[in-house]
Amino acid sequence: MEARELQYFVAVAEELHFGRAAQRLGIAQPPLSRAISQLERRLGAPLLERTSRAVSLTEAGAVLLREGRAALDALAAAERRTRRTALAADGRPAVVLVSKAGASRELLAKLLDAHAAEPDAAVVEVLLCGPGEQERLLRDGRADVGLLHRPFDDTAGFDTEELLSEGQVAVLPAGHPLTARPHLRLVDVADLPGLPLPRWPDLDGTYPDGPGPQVRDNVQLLQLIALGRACAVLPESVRGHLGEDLATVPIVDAARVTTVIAWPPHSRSRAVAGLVRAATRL
Amino acid sequence: MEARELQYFVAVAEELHFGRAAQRLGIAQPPLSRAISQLERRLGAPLLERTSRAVSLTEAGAVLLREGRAALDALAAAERRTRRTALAADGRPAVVLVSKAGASRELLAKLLDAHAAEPDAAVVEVLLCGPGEQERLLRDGRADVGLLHRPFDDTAGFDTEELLSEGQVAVLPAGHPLTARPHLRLVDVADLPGLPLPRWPDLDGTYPDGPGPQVRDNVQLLQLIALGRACAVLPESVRGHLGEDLATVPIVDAARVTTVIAWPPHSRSRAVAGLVRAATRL
DNA sequence: CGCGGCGATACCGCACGGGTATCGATGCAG
DNA sequence: CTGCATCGATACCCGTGCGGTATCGCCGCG
Repeated sequence: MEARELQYFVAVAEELHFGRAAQRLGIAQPPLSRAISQLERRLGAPLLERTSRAVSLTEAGAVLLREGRAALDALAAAERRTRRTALAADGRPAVVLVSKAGASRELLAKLLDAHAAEPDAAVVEVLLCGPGEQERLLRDGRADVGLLHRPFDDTAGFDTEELLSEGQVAVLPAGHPLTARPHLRLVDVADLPGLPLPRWPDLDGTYPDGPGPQVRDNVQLLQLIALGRACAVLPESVRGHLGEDLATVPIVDAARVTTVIAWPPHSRSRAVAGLVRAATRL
Repeated sequence: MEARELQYFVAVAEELHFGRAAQRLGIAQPPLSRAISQLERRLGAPLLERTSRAVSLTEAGAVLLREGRAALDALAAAERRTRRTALAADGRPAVVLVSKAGASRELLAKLLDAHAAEPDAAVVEVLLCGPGEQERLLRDGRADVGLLHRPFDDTAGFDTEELLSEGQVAVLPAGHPLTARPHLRLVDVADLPGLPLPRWPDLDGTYPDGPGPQVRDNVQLLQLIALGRACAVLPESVRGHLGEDLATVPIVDAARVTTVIAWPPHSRSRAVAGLVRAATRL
């Protein structure tokens, strides 16, 4: 199967509309129609149901969408990592490490220090992203290693080493009555009057319905808490980075958060291995 | 990057010889040379060192070989799984389950029975292969789920569920002096006079040097043991399938063997999920 | 019933992939 | 040192196939 055909199919399958898909691909609609039916002929199976008013996926089409995305990601990863390796000669970064903005800050700092101290350590570029984006970046080669947080991030498909396990705390505006308590339970903060839990974006960038402010990163969230508009349940390591206007209380029944270093299992290059080694020695 | 170019590059990188690679690909040598240098131009980096007498990989080339193989596997998997889904309509197998020949026989039987008993269970095709081949089959889509055995098989990159953990036993010809002992240690069977441990093929099909007969599967191995030409250390579940000419003795310090059901993490189709569910309920 | 939206079809031109012939470099035998 | 064999690169030609424009056929809707 040709990579171009697959890319075309994924575009149509996502848009469910030949015209828009063609526009997104930067080609005209007729060649796209032809490419898709040619792909269907080659696979010997219809991928799309066309009713001249709506386009929908067949079961085979759904499978090809899932598997095809993975294949295109792998292809993009091969290209990006090769380019990066070639450029790594003259001081350009050889490895891209991705982490969630605002998470694992001192762990990340210690890791970079420890790695830089090793002999002939590769140049590491640090990439900070929003929640849920790391897996994508690792899969399509924009990043090579990542710091993920179970159980929030999905580590399926990656090799991992556990680095740190910690409890979670409630983050509240300083002076809030609950901050006088020695510890809390999840139900205590689930429905505080005037202090709802925030809403994080889904993978597609949309927000689920419900109360609570929409947030994109920890900076936004902490500011909203300081303003008395929200509260949050976060790993206890955030405590080192809070101002005086915020207070924390341990939550005894929250899931423990495990920070792991993760990488695509087939691409344990020397540079990645060096980072992993430095991380496990912390 | 085009899939065809990548396939060409992988061929050259594996053969380290343009002529042979072209032959393997079924094209002439000049277009292959052109395709590779075009790929290098597009990536902006040399992938191969040519010295008119030998071809060798650059560092970037080594990366592209590793990542490119993964990408081509993913592409092939997308195609195969789509075809299989389309054919699954009329009683054709919808899922391919792969297991090592001779291993986990009653577990496999129970699994298939339990799965077949579920309502609207998919048709399962069973594929038996040699050691170390399962990962490849799962990656390139010739199989969808597999029974793997830690620590022998590499489960990196797959989602897994543990099914069974067992010890290992020494398999010896009936009547051998050691069969009188209640248990053994690994050193006891490591160097038996006239009964060497067998040699299994590497991933590329070649055998490592050393004493001991070359074997490809359990049938060969057990026959050689019965003939008094070898001994072996195998998971204790083989005991149910041995003739009277073979005897087993537990080995107390051998690694425990864990049987897991494994599948590519992104392709948890309904059919695969059904098999996994049946397996975990055993 | 006419219009508008959408995918399919028809047809054309050119870019690119593949083929053959040949060159240039290099290691090797005599 | 020279002729030869090996191997990748280059030159040139041809046909396929991809992408473009124009248009059709189908269907829902006002």
